[in-house]
Formats: sequence, structure tokens, C-alpha cells
Amino acid sequence: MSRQIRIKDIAAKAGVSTGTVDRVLHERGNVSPKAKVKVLKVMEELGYERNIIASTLAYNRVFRIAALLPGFHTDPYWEQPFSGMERALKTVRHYGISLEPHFFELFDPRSFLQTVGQVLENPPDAILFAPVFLKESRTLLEACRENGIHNVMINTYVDNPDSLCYIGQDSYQSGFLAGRLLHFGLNEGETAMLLNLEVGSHNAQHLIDKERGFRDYFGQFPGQHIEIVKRDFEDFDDRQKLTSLLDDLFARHPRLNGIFFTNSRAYKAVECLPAGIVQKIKIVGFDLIEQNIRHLRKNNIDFLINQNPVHQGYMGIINLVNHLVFKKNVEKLQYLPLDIVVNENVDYYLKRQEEFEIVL
Amino acid sequence: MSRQIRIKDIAAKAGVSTGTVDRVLHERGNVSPKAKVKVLKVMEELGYERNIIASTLAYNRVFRIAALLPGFHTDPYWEQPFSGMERALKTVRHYGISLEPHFFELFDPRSFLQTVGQVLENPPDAILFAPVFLKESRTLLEACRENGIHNVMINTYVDNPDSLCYIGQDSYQSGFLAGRLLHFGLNEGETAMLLNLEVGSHNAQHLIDKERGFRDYFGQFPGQHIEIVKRDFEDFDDRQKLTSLLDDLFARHPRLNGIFFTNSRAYKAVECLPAGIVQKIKIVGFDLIEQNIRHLRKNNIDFLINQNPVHQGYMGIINLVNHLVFKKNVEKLQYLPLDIVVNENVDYYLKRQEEFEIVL
DNA sequence: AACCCTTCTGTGTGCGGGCACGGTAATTGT
DNA sequence: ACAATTACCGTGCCCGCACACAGAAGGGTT
Repeated sequence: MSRQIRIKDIAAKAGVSTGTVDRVLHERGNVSPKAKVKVLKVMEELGYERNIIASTLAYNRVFRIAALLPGFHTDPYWEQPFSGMERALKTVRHYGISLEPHFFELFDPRSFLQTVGQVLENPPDAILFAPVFLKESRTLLEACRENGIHNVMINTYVDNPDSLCYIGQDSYQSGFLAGRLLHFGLNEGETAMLLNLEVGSHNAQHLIDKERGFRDYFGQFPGQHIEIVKRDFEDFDDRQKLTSLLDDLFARHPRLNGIFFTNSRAYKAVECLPAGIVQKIKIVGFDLIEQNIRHLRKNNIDFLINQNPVHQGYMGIINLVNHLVFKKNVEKLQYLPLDIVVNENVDYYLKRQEEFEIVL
Repeated sequence: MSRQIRIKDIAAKAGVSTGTVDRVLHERGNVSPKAKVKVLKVMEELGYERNIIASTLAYNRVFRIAALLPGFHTDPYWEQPFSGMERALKTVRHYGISLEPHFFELFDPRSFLQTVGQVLENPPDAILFAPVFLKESRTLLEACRENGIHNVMINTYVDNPDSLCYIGQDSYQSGFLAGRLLHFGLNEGETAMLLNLEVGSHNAQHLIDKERGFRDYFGQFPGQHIEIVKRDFEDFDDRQKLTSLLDDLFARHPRLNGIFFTNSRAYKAVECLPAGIVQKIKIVGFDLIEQNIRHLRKNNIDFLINQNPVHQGYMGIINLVNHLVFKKNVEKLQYLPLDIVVNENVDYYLKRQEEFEIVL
């Protein structure tokens, strides 16, 4: 490992100039077959690797990445992927990466399209976005294809062969995992519940997947008698109604001893339960948002499954850089770890979200 | 965000040459107070940030990092930090980092000292090591101080003001966490056991800390009746003896329903237990080594706590680079996350260990 | 042979910053 | 007052690579 091989070295050894080496390296053409094979052979022999530092310096160009995701005001969740992007940006800024964030309304497809229009007025080199609206996202993907804009999707999976990659969670698996966690705390004959506190949960694909995973988990133990019940509830912001729902549930299912909340709203229900019950029953929810963490610390919530939203944004940027700058191959489908978070390790994860800047 | 400020820009605005700016930037002296304040003011105004790409290119130097850790043949565990280092190296090689690994015998302090001698023959810029022998490590640390060699410690904590940082796990907290996990699966009146399968466990600080954490966890619930028992056992490689130990334990403690193994040897005991019992009782162990994972997949082990050894090596290198190259401040004490690993999320963590290369 | 294309190749400049060298201005000593 | 020293400053080259441009080599036409 004495020294890095330079373009100059292989030029000398191949008996050509650096210009020629450069041409074969970048496949610019205009090089005789004879010279080409010579250069390639020497490169192989010496094990040449491009010096990325010198390369980026000489390129002297900036890659513009546009981010397209829901604004924070409707749902604080989206702050997390965005903060991951910002953090990633910090670490790769020197490579000539710039990030232009655009926000749309979480529940308004028209606003999405409008924002897409804005972005396309001055087309970036790449787009990183959350395809929350299927149809409208296809429009965007089509536009990307036409204009040769690289793109990466996070959070919601949409099948698209041209995209560089998708980064997100595996909903089925997270439901399965939730099953395991509840099961660990339940005894024979008890009841486990799956509770969707969501509007229109019946056609939200990720909720369907979670339920399937959850049921499949318990399906592994046909000999055991743990009853699974499920309930959808839309009025989760009405405290009274939520309270009476819960009363009703416990009346109906006297041996109910575990609840799986399929989204980040576990805290809402917990706040409607009397302390005695909350401490006794097992509760599994999603996402390290502040309200959930508060209840995790009080042992009102037992487990939170962390889908690493910060990491999603971070890896979105990193993957683009790996492709654009480092010309590496990236995996098309990237599921992030499902971290199991309890009172005793939550601080590590919170800290990691804050710091994270691995390098550069 | 139009453009990065260059040294040239601030030179122009301050009415001096780039050489002068360079001098104040590197505090080389030989610059008049007047010029200095002017330059500093302009730098402040324009928010200058060194272009690390151009800088490393111009520096054209290599930082030599020596790694010093136990060989793999006595304990495969040590392969993991090392592989993390190699991975980190890949991502920072372009910054002129070279890594020189040295291995010593896990149980032989003399071999440690001998290796230290080798390393010091041609002193590197920095040393990354696991201080498994306290006294001998102090010798090394002293040598580092004298020769101005930066150093980072991983895995075992040794207090030393001159070291750049320590990266490792928090043993107390991991015991505490194990308590929580077992508790979740235990019922009133049952027994939880802490089992040290180790030679000389009574004076291994990390085991003491783990026990303290474990007991402190259950100490939080004085009203509950969960009995905690502890046992040390050194003959863990003798299958017969281990089997009869376990028989004895279950005979003594008929309501024993959970075991916490304080190191990576949970699999050894699991293999001595009859299937009926193994599936019933709750088991928590440490480390994602192959044998443990096999039992995790068969549901013989319920939880493995991952202390992120790969990450330890990785972050060791990264922290050195952050200091040497990027001149960032690094935190002196870095505890890595304690990941809770179950059958349902183990693959994510295994995959992360393999890939990991966050960027570059 | 003179000319023009086309294909190919070498040289030179610049990216931003580190650093050495030589030069100018200011200061000290005699 | 003048030389000798010191304090300060600007210029230019280099790091390894990307890319433009000029020019050479070869082939074909008149």
C-alpha cells in the first residue's frame, strides 16, 4: 500500500499521455483501439482507483437535489426525514451537493402537483420525495423519466423501474414484530388487540400490511389460545369518545391485556386510560415522537417500534451522492432496521438522531 | 447559498493576498495585527469555511493509524470491531488515511507489550486500541503522551485525559435493560436468574456493572414479588456439568422462568436444556454471534442485546478522522446504542453490519 | 503533390488551498 | 546616515484530475 496510483502513472506505463487515459476512463471516445486496450490493461494491473478528492475538485460542478415532502405543520413526523436530509447534506456538501426543499400539503394532491410544477421550472439533477399520492407521484416519475432526473423515494413504496432506490420500512414485518413483542408479555387465554386510530384505515396499504403481519405472527402458534381482536376508530381527537371506546373494549374483552397501536397515536389512547390499567396492560406503538416518549418514560407505553424516519432522509441523500458522485451501485430496495425502543435504551436512539453525522 | 467562499474571495475583500489569509488561517504568524483583524473580520462576515476537498488534496499527506486489538482465533468477537475499522477505512481512505492492524494474544499481557513495542518502532499518527489489560494499557498511554500520538480506546473503558475518546457500551445500562426485557415476560411470584458463564467473573468490572444494573431494575418495583437469583459458573465448556448445573437450578427454583446471560455464551446453556423448557422460559443474552442467532431464530433465545461491536471499530476510525482531518471536536465518552434484537428484526442488524458504509 | 477531412493524441490550464521562496518595508544597531 | 536584521507580504508551484484546444497522423480526393 505504498502509494495511490495516479492517472499519470498509468499513462507513463502505457506509453500514452494522461489525456488519453482520461478519455478511456470517461469513455469519451476518440481513442484508438490499440491505445484503449493498453490503457485498460495497465489500469487493471496497477489496480487504479479514481482519486475522488481530486476528481470532485476538478469537476467543479454542483449537483442540485430537490426534496419534495409534506410540510411539518399538519404532521410533525415529517420533520424527521427532513432533518436527516439536512444532516446528510452537512456531511456531503463539500462534494458540491446542494439541497432545495419543497413542501406540500399532506392531504392535498393538488398542492403536490403544484409543487412538482415549481420544481420542474428549474429542473434539478435529482429529486428525493415521499410519494404519498399514488397517481400524482406517477406523474412526477414520468416527468423525471422524460427529463432524465434521477430520483429516490422514501417512506411509501411505489414500484418504478427508473428510480434509483426506495428507502423505508417494511410494514408487514413491523406488524409481525409487534406481535412478537406483545406475545412475550401475554399469557395463555388472554386477548391482544390491534387498534387503528386513523381516518380511512381500511384502504391504507401500510395498515393492512401491519395487520397481516400481526395476525401472521400469532398464526404461528395454533396451539396457543390468544385471541386477536381488531378495531378501527376515526374520532381519536375526541377525548370523550375515545375514552368510551376504551371502556367498551375492556368491557367486551375482560382478558384484554395487550394493545398494538398501528401508528404514532398510541399516546392519545394512553391518556384516556386510568393509571391502574395502563400500567398493567402491555402497549406497543410506533415512532419516537415526543408524546410517545413521555409515556414510554413513565412506563405507560412498553415498546415503541422506531422506523428510523431520520435515517430515511439521511440515506436518501447518501444514496444519491453514492450514485451521482461516487458512481457506486446502490440497492434498489432498502428497508431500514426496526429498532425496538424501551425506556432503557430510548436515549441512545434520540441522541443518534441528533448527532449522526458519521463523517465529513 | 450561491457559492462557497474561497480564500481568494476573502483575500480580495480584505485587500491582502491569499498568502496572508493562509497565514492567519493556520496561525503561522508573521502577519501584522492590522492585517490579521481585517482578515478575521472578513472571514467572519463572509462565513468562510475551509474547502476540505481542496485542502486534503493540497496537504498531500497520509495519516497513519495503528490498530491494536486481540487476535480472532481466541475469540471471534474481535473480528467485529476490526471489520468495522476496515469498513470505515474504505470510506475515508481518500483523505489520506492508512490503517496498520496489529494483533496480540487475548490472555497474554506480555504479547500486548511486545506488540506495543512493534508499533512504536515506527510511530504512527494515531493509535486505536482495546485496553484489555489495565496496567499495560497505561504504559501505552504514557508512550502516546510522550510521542504526541493521538489515541482512541474502544470496548473497555480506561480513564485517561489525553485520549481523544472512548467508544463502547454502558454495562450498567445493559444489565438494566436486560432486567426490563425479562420483567416484561415474567409474572408475579416467578424467579429471574442472572447467570455468569465466565472465568473469574467476580472481578470482571463489566459483569459487576451488569449485575448491578439488573438488580437495580427490579429494585424499582419493591411491591412486586419477583425473586432474583445469581450464579457464577466457570465450567461452561463441559456439557455434562453445565447440564447438571441447570437441572440443579430448576430443582432449587421451581418458578424459575427467565434467565439473563451476561455475556455471549447464552447458546451454550440453551443447548443443554430440553426443548420443552427452553421454549417456555424467557432468555436474554448478548451479542449477535452466529450460534446465538441460530437459537434466536428457533425462538430458543428471546432477546439478544447488541452492543454494536462493529460500530465500535467503525466509529473509532471515524472519530480519529474527524479530529485529524476535519479538525472537529469529538465527544470524549461515546456509548453506542443497545439494540434489542429478536427473531423478527435480526436480519436488519446483520445486514447493517455487512454494508454500513454510510458514505464515501 | 497539394489539399482537406477525420481520427486520434499531447499539452496546458484551472479547481481551492498549502507552502516555499524571494522580495519589500520597517526596525534596530553602530 | 547607512548597513544589517527582522517583520511582513505577494507570487508561484504543486496536489490529481477534468476538459478544451491545438496539433499530428492517416486516408482520400483532385
